[in-house]
Order: sequence, then structure tokens, then C-alpha cells
Amino acid sequence: MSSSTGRSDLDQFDLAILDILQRDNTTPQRVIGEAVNLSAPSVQRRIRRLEECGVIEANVSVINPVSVGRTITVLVEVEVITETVELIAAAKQSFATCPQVQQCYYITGNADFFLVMLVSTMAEYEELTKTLFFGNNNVKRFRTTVVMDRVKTGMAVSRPDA
Amino acid sequence: MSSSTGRSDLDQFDLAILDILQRDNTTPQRVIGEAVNLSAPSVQRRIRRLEECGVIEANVSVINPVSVGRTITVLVEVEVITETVELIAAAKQSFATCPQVQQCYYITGNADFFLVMLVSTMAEYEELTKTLFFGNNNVKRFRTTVVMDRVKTGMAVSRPDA
DNA sequence: AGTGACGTTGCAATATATTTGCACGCATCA
DNA sequence: TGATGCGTGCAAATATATTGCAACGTCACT
Repeated sequence: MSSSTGRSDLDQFDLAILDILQRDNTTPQRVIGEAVNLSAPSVQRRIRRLEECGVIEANVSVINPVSVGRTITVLVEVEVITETVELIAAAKQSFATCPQVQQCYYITGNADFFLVMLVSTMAEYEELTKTLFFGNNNVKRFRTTVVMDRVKTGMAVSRPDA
Repeated sequence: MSSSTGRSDLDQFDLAILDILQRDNTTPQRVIGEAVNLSAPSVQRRIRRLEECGVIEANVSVINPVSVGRTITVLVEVEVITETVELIAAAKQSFATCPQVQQCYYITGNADFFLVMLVSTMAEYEELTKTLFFGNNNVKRFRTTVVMDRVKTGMAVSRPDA
């Protein structure tokens, strides 16, 4: 019952802790405790709870794509032909498992999918389109946009109130 | 000279470490060491180097937006009227500082910006459009798309080879 | 009001992880 | 050949995370 996060009664302490962890999750619990006025063990137990109930989904390092050669970010809007449950599931699967697809959203509106992709060269991207889009009978159309500036990136979620 | 990551000669050890850290950066150095065949101190020194040269940009917790009430993901394509350096910089600034804007890309093509936004209600979104788009004389047009399924999210970058 | 169950807290002790000092190995290059 | 630089592992030192425990508050029910 506590796998996907339904309701979570997060108090101000939890929210404050989450704010810090979203910025830097290597912050020592002692320091977090000082910041939120709680003891380190208390912080630790709250973090554990947040992890167990799925509020904290992951703890990750964010790396610079350029440093591993992924210099180009492209955005792709994909429109499919038929929207059956099976075909949509198959499309989700194929996009999600492609290493160059960093993010994939199933959307309303004209298009059906929106992808954020990281590639090393445009040649690599073109190659990918052959398998990902042209190779998929159910893809009607796709529109590619190249990113000039990654103005703001990340997974941070700001709290509704503050 | 080592602020923004230009060249980085990452060897197989570094890449293997980054793969692990991108999945779970709470993995003990000892465990990482066992996985990549290196001692814990060596792993630690490599991680420090990767952080110093900007390969590792951040260490963060990823939280479930729903758990803090941000239940709706919307994608927005924004087209501006005039593309002067100053006006573009101003737009970047206003998008980047908006808490509900999780990601912002400056793009080629018909539109000029692409935003990933997290909001609690559509009413909240509508309110935001008043300040962010309608309130900006330089915004010609914006197109809103609502996300039905966050199929794949995250900031992970897969290595070009493997 | 009294009482018991429950949940959370802080402190102190313990376990675990990170960081540093040091000597060694292995390249490159004069 | 010998000096230098860089990275390594081991072991010790340091810092951090985790757990046991007693105490406190809240709530429901007597």
C-alpha cells in the first residue's frame, strides 16, 4: 500500500529536509539538523521514512553530459498512428529503454510523446531515428528540435507554498 | 580553467564509477570499489576529482512531485517576438527563476523556449501564464501540453560506448 | 481528570563510512 | 640511469550514520 506515493502528510520539517536534499544530498545529517532545528538521528529517521514511502525516489549524481561526449540535446515530438493500449505500451517501452532518451513523456494534444534526448553527434541521432521512429510502423510523424542552451535543468521540485 | 567542463580524459574506471553514482550516489565507496576493482580510497579520490573538474555537477535526491502536491506536469513551447540578446537573457532569467519551471531549454526551430513545468492545479498554471507569458510583452505565443504519463524521467546520461 | 498506546524526540553508544599519511609501483622524460 | 609525477593500496585517523533507550507529547477512551 505504500509503494507509489499516494498521500503523505509531510510536515514543515520534512519539507525543509527535502529542500536541502534536493540541493545536496551529501549534506551531513548533523548540518541538516542544525538547519531545521532537529537532532541528527531525527533527521536520519525522517529521511528513511521519506525513502520508504516513496517521497524520495532516488539519490543520484548529476553529471555534465558534455564530459562523457553527449554534447547535443535534442527535443523530439512524436505522433503515432494508432493509439491502442498495446501499441502505446510498446512505444513507451522502446523510448524508455533507449539510452540516449533521457526523458520521455506521454502527452495530450497533437503529438503523443515528447522526448529529451542526448546524443554525441547529429549522425548518431539520425541513426537512432531509423530504429526509433522510421523503424516503428506506428510512428506517423516526428519533429526534431535542437537545444542551443540548457537554461535550467534538473529534477528539483519546489514546494507549493514557499 | 577547470570551471566548465571542457575536455576530461575519463578512463574506464571513471565511467564505471559515474554509472553507479548516477544510479545511486549513496553507494558506499567500498562497494563501488568492489564493483570496479579499485580500493575505496582510490574511488574516493576519483570522485573528488570528478567533482572538482565539473563532471559531477550535483548530488541530489530526486523526489516524487506528487508527494509535495505538484501533481500536474505541463510542457510549454514559447515563442518570443524579438530575439535580441537582452530580451532573450531576460526571458531565460524569468523562466529559470520560476519555481514551477523545472527545466528550461532555449531552442532552435519555430519556437524559442521549451519548458517543463510542475504545478499543483491548472488554476495555478493559468495564474502563472499571466505573469510568465501574458505579462511579458515579448512573448508572442505559447503552446501548452499536459503530460499524462511521465514515462521516463531523470538526469542520467548513458555513456556513448556501452 | 486519569491512563494507556502510539509516535517522535534527544542523548549516548556503537557501527560504518570517509578521509588522510605514507610507501610503493609504474610510467615519462631528461 | 635516475628523477619526477601520478595513481595506487594499506592502515590509521576522523567524521558520519545508525541504534538502544528513556522521556515527552498527543490522542482516544475510560
